[in-house]
Amino acid sequence: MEKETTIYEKPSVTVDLIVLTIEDEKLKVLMVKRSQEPFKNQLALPGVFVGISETLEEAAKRGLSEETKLENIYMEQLYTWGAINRDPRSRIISVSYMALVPKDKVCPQVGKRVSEVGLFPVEELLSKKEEIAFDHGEMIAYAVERIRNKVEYTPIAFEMVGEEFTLPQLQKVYEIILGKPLYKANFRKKIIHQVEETGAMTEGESHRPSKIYRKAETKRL
Amino acid sequence: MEKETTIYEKPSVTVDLIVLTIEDEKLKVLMVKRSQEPFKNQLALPGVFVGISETLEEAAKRGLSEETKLENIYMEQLYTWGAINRDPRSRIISVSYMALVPKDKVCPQVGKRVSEVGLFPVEELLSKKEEIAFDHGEMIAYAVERIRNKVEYTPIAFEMVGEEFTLPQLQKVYEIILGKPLYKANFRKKIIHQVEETGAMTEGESHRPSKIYRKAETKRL
DNA sequence: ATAATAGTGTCTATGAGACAGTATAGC
DNA sequence: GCTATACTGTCTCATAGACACTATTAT
Repeated sequence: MEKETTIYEKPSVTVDLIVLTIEDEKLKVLMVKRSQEPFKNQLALPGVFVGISETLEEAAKRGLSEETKLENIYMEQLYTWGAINRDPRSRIISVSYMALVPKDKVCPQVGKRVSEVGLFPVEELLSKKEEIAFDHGEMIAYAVERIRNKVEYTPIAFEMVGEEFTLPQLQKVYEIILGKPLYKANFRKKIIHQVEETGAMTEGESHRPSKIYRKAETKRL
Repeated sequence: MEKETTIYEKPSVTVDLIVLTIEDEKLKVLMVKRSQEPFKNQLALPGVFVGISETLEEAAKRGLSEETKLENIYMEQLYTWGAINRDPRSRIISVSYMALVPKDKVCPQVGKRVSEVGLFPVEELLSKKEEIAFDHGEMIAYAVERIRNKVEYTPIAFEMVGEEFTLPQLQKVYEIILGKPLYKANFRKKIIHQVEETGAMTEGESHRPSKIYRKAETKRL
């Protein structure tokens, strides 16, 4: 069918954000408590309508800065959700983006807008998906699966630690994402080629200090 | 920002299809020759507007059946393209879907609609992306990268052979997708757990016959 | 010295890659 | 027999997993 610009009834388009971080040794996601129907008082992902003159990326970044003060963050498009009744009000297609942030960077602005914003543990949320607004439970599940896969073969976990980190810290991030413990010897062998020493060490802990590393921007393998 | 159903100016939403198959030992993609501006007489991917009461999947399947007689086909959502001027006429966001078909199933309907439809070698198209309409060159490149990655760790290649096949045939498919020759001994070791013998053999060729297999629907390793 | 955590050496099993060999059809 | 392709055996090397060992801080 040839595309034409005839005016039919159009779906609306939004971007929904799955902002993941690690806090208290748990993978958490940024959520907003809805102040209006539908799904009043339930948790939802932050999201915005896509403006007529902004790209999807731009809309996603705008959504991010409206709920938090986050900028310069890893962000990746995940999937586009198009079920007819995913929003009971009207036909809305939503493009989901996953953002990863080191926990120290997050400061859930209690938005200029209404509602409460906060970090919630992914694991608990996924065990009660029904209580989450719209199809946002599925979106979170999708994001978690994506990051679990991707952490195995890309340096994506670096996005969840600060500029400088120790290998035990980084290993914790891997373990939390994967949900299982790793052998440190093996972990180090795998990761060592992707980092470089800063020269500094941790101090003041009552045990052996550890070297502080940064991500090596040099060639992958 | 709380989402509201206020009426702003909305982008339109389309689905574009990257239908891949193998013909003449080449990876090919289904394309349509545009009969109108913009990009008149250039090649474009088949696509349709997403109706107000159909899901993205449904729109994709409708697009598929309008250009071809394809049904029951492997299909997967790829990526959503949202650059502001990707369509010079108006703001159109496009969700791309990749479909894989065994070559014998394709019969590019010279659509009830206008334009010529046909299979074109991916490699040649990618070397002259500028000549392809819209951002469809990028979409094709994205799809090719996806299938190349995915063929390594999923049984996706089975979607491009018929129900029954020999291992040399299947190996050819892998080689074409990956763009490099494979050692047959290694290929067989890797694939043998995913197939089961039909009992039949090829006949009438002037060399040793080969066993005919089908995909094993049993457990993945 | 002890507790606690950082960091290393090494064995084994598995799988990818490379290559040489054997098997079976038509002619 | 020969040619052509199907199929198999096996060596090597890189990598993942498991585990035991050594190192260095504060107290």
